[in-house]
Amino acid sequence: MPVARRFRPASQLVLERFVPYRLSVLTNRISGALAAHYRRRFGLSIPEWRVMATLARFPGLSAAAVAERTAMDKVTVSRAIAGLKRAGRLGRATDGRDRRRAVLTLSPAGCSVYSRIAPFALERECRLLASLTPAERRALDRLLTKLDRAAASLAEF
Amino acid sequence: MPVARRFRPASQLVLERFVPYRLSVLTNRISGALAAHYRRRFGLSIPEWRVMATLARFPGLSAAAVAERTAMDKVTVSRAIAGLKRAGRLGRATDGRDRRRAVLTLSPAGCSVYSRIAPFALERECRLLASLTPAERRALDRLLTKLDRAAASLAEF
DNA sequence: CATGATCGGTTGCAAATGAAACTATCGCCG
DNA sequence: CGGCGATAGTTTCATTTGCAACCGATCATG
Repeated sequence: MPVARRFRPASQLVLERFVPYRLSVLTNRISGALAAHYRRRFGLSIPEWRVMATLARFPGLSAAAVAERTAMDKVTVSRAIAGLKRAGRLGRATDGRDRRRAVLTLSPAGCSVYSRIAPFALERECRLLASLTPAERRALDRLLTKLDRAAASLAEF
Repeated sequence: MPVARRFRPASQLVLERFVPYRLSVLTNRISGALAAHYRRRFGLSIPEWRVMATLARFPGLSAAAVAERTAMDKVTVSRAIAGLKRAGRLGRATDGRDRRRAVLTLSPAGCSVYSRIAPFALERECRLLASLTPAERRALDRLLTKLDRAAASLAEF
């Protein structure tokens, strides 16, 4: 009967098998390809695009809420909002109850841009995932969830 | 009998389920945690650390070869090398056959630093992977390989 | 063996980033 | 009330980044 054994570190570091490294390369490739398109076609940076996507789904969030939801720095979010505002792509109102807080929503122009980008982003994701079997896609989903949780506790210290 | 059907894009973009986004958040968390440690303990940036790991495994590579192997920009590699050189952590010689080319190796001091960091990095990776079952770890390995290939062809256009 | 294309590597510059300081508002407790 | 710590969001500044232009060395071709 096999003995349950704790998972052990590899004995030697081989960069091309090191998971954090592989994740980083993969992510840079994917994000880079998407970002190039957002920029070329709509003059959007990645943070701007993420803020748009978040507001499209949850209109009325505050900047801090967007930052928390997207795991971006609050400064990054602040600048993305400023950029979107400048381009007339979102509206900002002050919350009546708490006047520190901004209530953010996509403007009609913002919605229009978003509705043109979203299908493109989904199509790219689809193309990426099409290289996997359905079982692998389910596994990926599950792994991302578990790893994210593990990474969160890793980061704490 | 089920009909084989092509994988389709999701009908609506939901940021927290969008794979490129999830990968990005996960990677930033992990890399951030590692980078903080490298910097605190040894004053190493991530590119420097990667160059060291590459040279530890393949001594004598040129800067371009390191860049290719790590998928980093050649400018990034050049600066990482300059930093490591300044800190006395690597030696650079000119290739006799092709005098454009630099032959890079870790110095004794560089080896010493590396030998102290590598176990730490591996221990962190291990802690991350410990949250997965052995089958999940195998699946992760496989997925990273497949996705990386898919991403490469995605990036082309 | 001349010369134009190419490659290895560095530098300049403009944009992105993030930590820390700052402003304005809020909630709480005396 | 009054004032003090916490929170929302912006600004500042120093650092990092990456593209593009560049320099010297090499290669390929005639």
